[in-house]
Amino acid sequence: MKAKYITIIDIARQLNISKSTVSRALTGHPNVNEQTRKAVLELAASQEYQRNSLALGFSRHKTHTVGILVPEFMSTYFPSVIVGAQTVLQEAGYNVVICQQNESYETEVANIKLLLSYRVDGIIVSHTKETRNFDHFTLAQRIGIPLVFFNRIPEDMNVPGVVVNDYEAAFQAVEHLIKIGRKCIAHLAGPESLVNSRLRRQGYIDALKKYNIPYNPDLVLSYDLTMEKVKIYMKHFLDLATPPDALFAINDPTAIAAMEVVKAAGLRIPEDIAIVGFSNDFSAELVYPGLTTMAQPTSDIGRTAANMLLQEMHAKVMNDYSIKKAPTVTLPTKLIIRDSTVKKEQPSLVKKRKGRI
Amino acid sequence: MKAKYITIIDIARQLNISKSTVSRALTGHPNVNEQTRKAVLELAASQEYQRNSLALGFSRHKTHTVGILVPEFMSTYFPSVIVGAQTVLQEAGYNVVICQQNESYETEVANIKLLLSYRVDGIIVSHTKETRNFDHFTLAQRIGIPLVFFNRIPEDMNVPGVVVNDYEAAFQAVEHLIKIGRKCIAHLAGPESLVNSRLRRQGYIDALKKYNIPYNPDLVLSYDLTMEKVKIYMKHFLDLATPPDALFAINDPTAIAAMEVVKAAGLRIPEDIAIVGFSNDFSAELVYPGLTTMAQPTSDIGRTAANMLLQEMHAKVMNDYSIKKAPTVTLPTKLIIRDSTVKKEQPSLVKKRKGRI
DNA sequence: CTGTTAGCGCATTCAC
DNA sequence: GTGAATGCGCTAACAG
Repeated sequence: MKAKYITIIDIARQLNISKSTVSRALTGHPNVNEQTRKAVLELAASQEYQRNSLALGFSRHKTHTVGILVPEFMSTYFPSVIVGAQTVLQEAGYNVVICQQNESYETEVANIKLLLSYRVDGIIVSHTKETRNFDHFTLAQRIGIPLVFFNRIPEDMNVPGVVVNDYEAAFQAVEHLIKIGRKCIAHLAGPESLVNSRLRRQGYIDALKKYNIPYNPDLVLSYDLTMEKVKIYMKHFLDLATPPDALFAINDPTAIAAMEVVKAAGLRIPEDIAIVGFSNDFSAELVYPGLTTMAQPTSDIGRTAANMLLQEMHAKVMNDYSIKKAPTVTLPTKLIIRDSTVKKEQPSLVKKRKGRI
Repeated sequence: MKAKYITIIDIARQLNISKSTVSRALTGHPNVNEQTRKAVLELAASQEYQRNSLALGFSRHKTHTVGILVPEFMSTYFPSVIVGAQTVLQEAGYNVVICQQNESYETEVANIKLLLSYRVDGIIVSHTKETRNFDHFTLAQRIGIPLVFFNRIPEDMNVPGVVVNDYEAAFQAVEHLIKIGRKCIAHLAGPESLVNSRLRRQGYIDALKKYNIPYNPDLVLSYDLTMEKVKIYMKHFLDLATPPDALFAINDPTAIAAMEVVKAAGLRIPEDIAIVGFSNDFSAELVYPGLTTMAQPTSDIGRTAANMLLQEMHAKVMNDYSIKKAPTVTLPTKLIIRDSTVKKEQPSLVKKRKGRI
């Protein structure tokens, strides 16, 4: 079972010309007789010639393809960033391939090597929560493949990246909870391995400090982002002698899972517990009650990362980040207040419909 | 700015052996002295040799890579199918690259050609809603690249595919609405270009027929799946002289967008209008009220498609679907009943929390 | 304007 | 157990 592809040699033979001429005609090289070009293009079309990018990339050392690596895409965050990045890259004439890690470190390493072995021209990446060893990334750097990180950036690597103001955003989220009168604020934090988890956690701590609310470590749990854990940890919070009256969750899926637990326990949101998430996933608006959250400009993040990568790839001389500070762009977040912290109205207060029942 | 990769020639030179030996050592060929092999492997590791898959695929005509093409991934449906497929393919030793079309026909054609030009060994695909010309797919077939479709299958092509029982599922969904006493059931249908849209629509019509409910074409609107349209069409339904008391939506995002309109109009769900979606997206469970929907076994769909593709790729002789019927697997759906059709309880009826307010 | 040649990195003959 | 030679499809440098 072998695929049969037409090659420029096939075309050359049929036209009794050399493969170079075919190549020139096909690539739009100026020095080619119009009639010859026409003949070549017609034959190529009729025979469904498909350029062999393998051979091309192989001989040119350029593939015009970039890879995007994401740890997962079950929330809307990563897909949405990808769409933003892809738009920019396609406009710039690059092909885009996406690899998805399932939050597995091994898959991440394999995928980076896959992309390297396919000689992509650049990589946009957000690492998995398991990733503690970054050798596969420094490898890419050493080889000279431009890398741009977003969202999750390895902290001991000097790499270009796009982030949001995690610290300030968390601070602001907690400040919001304090301003609506909450005093006992729990935090379901992400894994310590993720820089943004730690930043958000610090924002939480410092907001408490600013308002003279004692920081109680028992109210902070770092977890591995698997939804089953949320149930356990949230129950734990509710079972405390003085349970929290508010929760700041590391992200929206966490917040939403926590809401389930709270509702199942017969408590009211936001009256008994106010909840704030992070990212403004698609679901944040849908869940009941609507989830207050720090919105991330996902599409912008993707576009920015793509533009940074383009710059890296087009640089005359490879940027050497072992001797030079890598650029980092920080994009703003925005607090979206919904019913999970400030109730606007009873959703079931409805006017009678017209017409038949 | 040129990436510098180590090649087997570099290694051969340093070890004063031939590149053939290096190649053999690297690929685990038996006929190689243990010491030589060890030396090669060590040097390769220390110099961070990265096999050039371009060269390899180029010379071997096999890339051990499969592509997955999806029209979009803003709902959880496609990502979830991808994860299922990827799991199976990785276990079978294949690399997986994903391409996303943004529902654009041009991007789809470009991406298919991209994958062909990279000589992937097989492709799993769901076409865009815009796709009416399937030449790019038949091209892949003619070249001999196995193709497996899922969800959206071109109807005039004989290709292997994985679908769900769209007709029966729609029938069942509408039957459910009828059984809870609805008599005036609207249907927000998908584009006519999609086979599953038409099947679901027919299921809707036939369910009405079975229960002797007259089919009213005014209650059916086909639309292009852009969420803005839902608002317009749903308002139109509500403004009818006798507005519907139920809605069957082509998919969950449509149902959820419709719910917004209904709620904004001050109507109650399900009392005034009962709503059923399709697919059981992540959001179906979260939205308020919970959305009744026909669940699709997304992960299974992905795994099944992957397994079918593996069979195609491993076939000794390429299956010629111009002379032979292509296999189609139909997976079952399951009706998930939630509050959008049958209300179980008031969610805000809560017991008093213990402890402090 | 066009043909010839070389070379990209690798596995795989065929020799020895 | 190892080396030399070949070819995969293409572009580019060099001749003409």
